[in-house]
Amino acid sequence: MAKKSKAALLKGTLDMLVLGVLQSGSLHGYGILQRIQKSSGELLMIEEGSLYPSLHRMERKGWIKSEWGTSETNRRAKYYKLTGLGKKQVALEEEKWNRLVQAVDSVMSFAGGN
Amino acid sequence: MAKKSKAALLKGTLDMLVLGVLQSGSLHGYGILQRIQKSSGELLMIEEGSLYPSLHRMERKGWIKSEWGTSETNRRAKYYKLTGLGKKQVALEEEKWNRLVQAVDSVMSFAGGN
DNA sequence: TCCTTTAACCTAGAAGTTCTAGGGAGCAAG
DNA sequence: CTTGCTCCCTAGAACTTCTAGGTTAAAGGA
Repeated sequence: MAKKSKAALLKGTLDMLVLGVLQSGSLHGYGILQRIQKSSGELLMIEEGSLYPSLHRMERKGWIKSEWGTSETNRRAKYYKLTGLGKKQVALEEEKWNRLVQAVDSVMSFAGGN
Repeated sequence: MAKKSKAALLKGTLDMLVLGVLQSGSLHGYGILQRIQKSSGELLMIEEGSLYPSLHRMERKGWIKSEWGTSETNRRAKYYKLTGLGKKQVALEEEKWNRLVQAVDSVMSFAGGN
């Protein structure tokens, strides 16, 4: 299971990523995982042990809602989708993320203007 | 000290920021703190309790080196500067950061192409 | 039939970073 | 002489992610 891996993810980003994926529709945990890995070009190798706790946290917060169903491969799967609160949250997190990236870039490219 | 604040920083970014600041030359801890805060437009409000442990960690790792001196305001201050290893490390971290930002953006702007 | 792989779910505890919340010393100004 | 600011520090809480397990069931091959 996952030869090396080693970190890759910044703590605090996972929730946003999951919410982001759910923006395109309902999906089960395992699917979310693969979606993140694939659409990041295998760069973000989320572990199941990170994802499921994240899903449970966000469900407790009311950002997502789950429902048991059947997957494309005929297996029992829990489908998650955004709630109204969750939709607002994605927007918030994206905004925060963009501001943060900009701020980090400002610091890193600082030449000496105090 | 520091009324609200609340998070702001992604875990894993601080070291890079500090190294980034030190790229423009030797500086003491308190100065690094202010530099980060100011050049980020007060968005990254690092706490001293985060900064000093970070400095000590990086010194242990050999990325930076310290030396006691006197500040512009005539106070005792510990000046940090990048080591050779540290310079390589900044480059690495920036690369990792850029890749990460791109990967996150990919996931977030994913439209539906599996 | 049995066995292995894969899909899908889960949790407990370790590890690591940041924040909270203290503490201290000295200089400068009101 | 008291307040504020500069400058340093640490212990423990909080939080997130990873490690490292475990479970059930479908599908496919031997």
